[in-house]
Amino acid sequence: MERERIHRRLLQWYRHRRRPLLWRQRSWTPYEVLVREVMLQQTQSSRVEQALPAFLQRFPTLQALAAAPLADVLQQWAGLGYYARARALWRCARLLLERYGATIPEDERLLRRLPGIGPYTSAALLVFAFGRQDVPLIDTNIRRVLLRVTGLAATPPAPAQLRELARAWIPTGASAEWHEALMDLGATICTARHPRCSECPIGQWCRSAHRVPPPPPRSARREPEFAGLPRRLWRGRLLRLLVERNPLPLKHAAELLFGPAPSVEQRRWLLELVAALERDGLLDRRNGILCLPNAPQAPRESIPSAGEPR
DNA sequence: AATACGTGGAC
DNA sequence: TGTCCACGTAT
Repeated sequence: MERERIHRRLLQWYRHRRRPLLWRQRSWTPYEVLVREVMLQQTQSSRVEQALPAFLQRFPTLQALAAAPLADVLQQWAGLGYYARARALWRCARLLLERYGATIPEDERLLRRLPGIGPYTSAALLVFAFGRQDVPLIDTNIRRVLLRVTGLAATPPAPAQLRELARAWIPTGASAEWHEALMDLGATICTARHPRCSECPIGQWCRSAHRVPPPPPRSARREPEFAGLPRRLWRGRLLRLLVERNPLPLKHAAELLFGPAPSVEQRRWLLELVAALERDGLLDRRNGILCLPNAPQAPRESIPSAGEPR
């Protein structure tokens, strides 16, 4: 059958990559998979491959991560962006330590209630950490590849149907490798804009091969800016400063961001950024001094029990 | 339901 | 060289 040919060819292609991805080079504990997948949520795999070993060396176990002050976790996260992910991961580790004896539950409903774990990460844990064969993992790469191979790209099915389609495509006993191979293919060959169909290992069976994909729709909205830069860039700059020189007087932060004599407007903007970061739990402000939040003072976290509606 | 988040990379 | 873009989670 055609599908089985595709299975064989794609798995063969993935196994014989010139430089195997980091996660193919050894086996991983569930905790390590959790850290890896949270990192992969918004960060290209090449950068995760650089940052992950250092992070795991510093926090080798879930207990080590849970015991660390948040400030240390944020510092180890420096350069990866989306610092809220690091905080969610840290909260997740503490919850798992408190409620599940530092084990990661093998249950989608429980996983989904943990901070920072959504549909992608819960499925990734089940597939990569627990070897589940019946759980489809769908990220945008996998979605794009499957829809193209099946010729459904122009008329994508509803999420529930896509799930069933993805589940039906999992080759017997090779779920983890299959999903890794699909993501790798989507990232390197079956790309969104300019797919390299002539290099594709399964191009001969692909119903969309050598067809120009429709241009993705562009977002219409502009993000809020200050002095020509989007808010999130200022936010990232401030957090980066703080990670490098924690603690940091507000006055110094203003000078480092804006120069020796910050204007009223610039100081006002800084206060906005500080307030937003405080709300997100990524920064504390005490007596005009900014600092990274510390673990011991953090309020005890709680999560709703599994039976409650979301 | 629509939007914010952030960095490196594509073009 | 700058401009645009990715994409899972939380809200």
